[in-house]
Amino acid sequence: MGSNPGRRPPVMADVAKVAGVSHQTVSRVLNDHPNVRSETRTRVLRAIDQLGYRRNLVARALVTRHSRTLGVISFDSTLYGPASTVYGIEQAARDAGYFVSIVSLRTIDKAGVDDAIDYLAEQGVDGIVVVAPQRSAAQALESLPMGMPAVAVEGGHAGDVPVVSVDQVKGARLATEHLLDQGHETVWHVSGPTDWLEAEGRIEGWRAVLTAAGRPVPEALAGDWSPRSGYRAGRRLAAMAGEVTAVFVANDQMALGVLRAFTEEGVRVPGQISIVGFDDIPESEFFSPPLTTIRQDFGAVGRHSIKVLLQEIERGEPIGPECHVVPPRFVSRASTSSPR
Amino acid sequence: MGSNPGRRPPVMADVAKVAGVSHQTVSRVLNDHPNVRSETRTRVLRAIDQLGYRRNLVARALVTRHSRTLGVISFDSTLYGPASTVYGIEQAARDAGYFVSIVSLRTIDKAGVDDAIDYLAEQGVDGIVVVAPQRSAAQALESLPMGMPAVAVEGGHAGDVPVVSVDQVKGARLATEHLLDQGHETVWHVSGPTDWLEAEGRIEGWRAVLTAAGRPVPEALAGDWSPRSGYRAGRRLAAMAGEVTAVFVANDQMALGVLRAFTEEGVRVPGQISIVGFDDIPESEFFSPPLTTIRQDFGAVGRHSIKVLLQEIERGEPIGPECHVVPPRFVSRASTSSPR
DNA sequence: ACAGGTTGTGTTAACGCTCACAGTCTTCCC
DNA sequence: GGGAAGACTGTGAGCGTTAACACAACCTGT
Repeated sequence: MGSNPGRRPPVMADVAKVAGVSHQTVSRVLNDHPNVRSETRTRVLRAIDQLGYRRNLVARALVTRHSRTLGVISFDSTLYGPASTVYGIEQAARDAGYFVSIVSLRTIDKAGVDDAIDYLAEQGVDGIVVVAPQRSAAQALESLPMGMPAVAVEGGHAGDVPVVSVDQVKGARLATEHLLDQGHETVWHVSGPTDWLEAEGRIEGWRAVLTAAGRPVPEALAGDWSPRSGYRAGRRLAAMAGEVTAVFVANDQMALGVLRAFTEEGVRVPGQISIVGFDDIPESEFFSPPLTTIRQDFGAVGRHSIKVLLQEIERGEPIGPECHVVPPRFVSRASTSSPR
Repeated sequence: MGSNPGRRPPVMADVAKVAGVSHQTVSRVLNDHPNVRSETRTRVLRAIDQLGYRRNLVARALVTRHSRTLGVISFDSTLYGPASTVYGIEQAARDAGYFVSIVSLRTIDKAGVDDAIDYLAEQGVDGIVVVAPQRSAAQALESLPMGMPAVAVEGGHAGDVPVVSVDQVKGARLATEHLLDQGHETVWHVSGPTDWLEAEGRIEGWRAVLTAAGRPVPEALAGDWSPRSGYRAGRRLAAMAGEVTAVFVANDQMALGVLRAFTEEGVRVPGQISIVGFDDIPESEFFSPPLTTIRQDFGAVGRHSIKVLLQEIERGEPIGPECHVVPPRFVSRASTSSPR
């Protein structure tokens, strides 16, 4: 480790001088250019090592017009779903040699997303992944700077960016069908906030199955994804325990709240009421009872979104509003059974 | 929105030409330099608007030698703790006008952290936050490029970077003391993986309280933070139900597993065994029974780490191995009671 | 021996911005 | 009225890299 203390870090020219070559040759070595004599290469590498030289990717980005950085706009990455998705995105991006710059929005409105896009565009990202589970966020995609490759995750078909998401409708169908198959007359639903596209998809799938089967469609109870909101819904459902025998809850956290309310009210699960959740968070398996749920493969979503985005970047042209869907999976545990 | 389709994005010179000024004046407007006539400023702003100009922060970073980007190295940001910390970091950084570039490590070893540091250093980050909960990660801090401002979060005192963390020992003391106060003879412990500094701190606090009170110190059961490992430990504890009356579990996820095992084995909580967790994840309040636990304010840790890092960046000198500690808080719920 | 290629290297000019400095045009005071 | 001190603006250089081109040296095959 050379690097004289208190001095500016070495640049290519310094390496060149030490190695007795031109800076351009150093650049060639660094970029694996074929036409460099191997003896020269080792001399350059030795000089790099000796000086502790590190290339300046900022300067490189300025001239190549590629920063090898991807922007990610996300919302409340404390929730299991977004956090896992972002994690998958970061992993996939790094495997492809890209950096990831993250902006986490507190409130998700068009203005916030617009700002984030501006922010990232100034920074010179090569592409943007927007984790846009809310309608308002999805709309903001329309104001993307033109020519900026982008992909929406868990979003709707707004603007003309490709969308990668788990098939929410399918997942909700799986949950509802399972409960119907077990012999329940109908299925109640605790939904997510209605401005979330995922919540909407789950409502749609649930309603479609009930309708197709000619069953009554109860009014959905709206939650906000939090265990507390599930708890509130659970209290209301417990009060109707005679009437209600099966509930599809739009995520596992709310399902936990429902479970808690039922326990407090002495409603047995699955004896009196069966419950199916959504997400399959790591905790679900250890709820009491272990929760039957729909698994979303967030990692796959993240990886796939990067794949699509990189395609777009390489081709240099927007791909338009394709739709890539990752299938959900039914996970059977102990929170469901036949009624009565 | 001007921006002629298919052309290169406008640069300062383009704005300057339209506004009838020099590029330098445009720069001054953009940087709120005082000495610009207000009439000139509005003309420039109009030109910017007309062309859809966006400044190129990469070029700016090249000359200023500041990227206004902070690097964050984290490990498995799917876990609630790291995810929340990173979220807090990102929020605080953005409030201070900094971008955040994230690297999430799969495996946490010195080599991985070293690579990540290199990666970020090349990219020209102004400082690095290392969320280094494992001993091996903390060690890697010693190989930071010199002159690179850095701060460790939830890490140990390796290298000479400042450390910001929740006082794990204190938290464990609170948990253990609470159980002792309730009259339990001693307290068992389900620990995290022993190469995690946080796990170690919790063991230390737990052991210290027992020792000081002259109580027997049972052997700790090692877990890996996952609910499943808690479940396994819970089975073993349930088998000793006569002997065991109080358990301090090193995180809430494992506590859930313990709870599940106890439920399966017919061990009543808190009737037969009292449990205290750690973290206070959003779910804990809705466990059965609601979990008494120790709350960590991850947001505060994230914010504080950024504050320290920015100080270091501004001053231009490393601050040395200071230690900043965020206090944990005892949260009383229903999983503890007096023995018998 | 010489045209034509391939291989290895150096030279120069960008990339888009900020900094340092050098103006010009006011204003104001003695 | 003249000079100094401001206010405002322009000019040139340079940040550290890559791209484009130029050029030397060395092979080929005729």
